[in-house]
Amino acid sequence: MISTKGRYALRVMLDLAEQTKKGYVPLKDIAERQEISKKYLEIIVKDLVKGNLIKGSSGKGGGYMLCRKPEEYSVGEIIDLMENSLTAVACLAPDAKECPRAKECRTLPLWHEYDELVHNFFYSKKLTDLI
Amino acid sequence: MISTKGRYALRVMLDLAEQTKKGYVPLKDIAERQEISKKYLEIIVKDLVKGNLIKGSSGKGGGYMLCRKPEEYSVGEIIDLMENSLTAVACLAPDAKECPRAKECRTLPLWHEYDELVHNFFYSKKLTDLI
DNA sequence: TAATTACCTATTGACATAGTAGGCAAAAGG
DNA sequence: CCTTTTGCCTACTATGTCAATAGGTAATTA
Repeated sequence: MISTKGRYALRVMLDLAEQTKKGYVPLKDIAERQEISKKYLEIIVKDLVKGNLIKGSSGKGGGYMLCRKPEEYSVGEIIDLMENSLTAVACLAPDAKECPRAKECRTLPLWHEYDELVHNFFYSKKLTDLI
Repeated sequence: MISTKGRYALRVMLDLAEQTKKGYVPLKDIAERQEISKKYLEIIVKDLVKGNLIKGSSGKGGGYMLCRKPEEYSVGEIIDLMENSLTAVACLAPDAKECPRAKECRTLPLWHEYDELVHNFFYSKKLTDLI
């Protein structure tokens, strides 16, 4: 399941994409438009900044801004960043230790196929496809 | 993410599908073959029985057995049962209260599309496709 | 009646989720 | 310089889920 962090992050990115001409957008405004607690959004934008998807500027006239053009973002990279990978099963997670049953496992190919399907779906969707 | 419950359940079903001529299969044997704690499997098979996917028989010579022919099971119904729906986001869960932002939400159509993709993928896969 | 099996309830530790609280740091406007 | 506005940082917490474990009762057969 995709958590609120992933979903909210996507909404923040969409909000910023729509305000793209206005320079830095204060988080307060985003929080009000999106009806999400500003405090909680702080956590989310922090991750987005750390992941180089957006940049922030302090002080009066500050706020957040996209780093690239909206059409250059895929939904996949946003979700991936927030969820720490959107892998379907623990066996396929980046940090997973190799399963001794992998060779004989009847279900592993299914998870692989599923993983690829999901990955392709989200990475082929651009931010601008949602506006 | 699909939990161990869902993954183990699928492996139990596959195990039963392969032993289909042997009548009732004791959980002890499944646990040994699959290298999963029998105690934990008890929880899983209980759900499978309750969901009418398998049936159990007590006493000597007892165990578990599929209710239908292996080719008549979709992977989707197994996962769905164990995960209490494999919905992508809370907004689309069966028990979710209606979101006041649904009409204007830019992301909802994406989740719908994703949900359908996943649903179709798992429901089109039959148990026998994995053997 | 003994062995074998399923079936039932309760408990646990670890971790993740979804936030909240309070303050410090930076930048701009007057 | 000082105040306001903003981002940024650390810490805390309540709730819930996951992945099991433990210990027993009930049913069935040889």
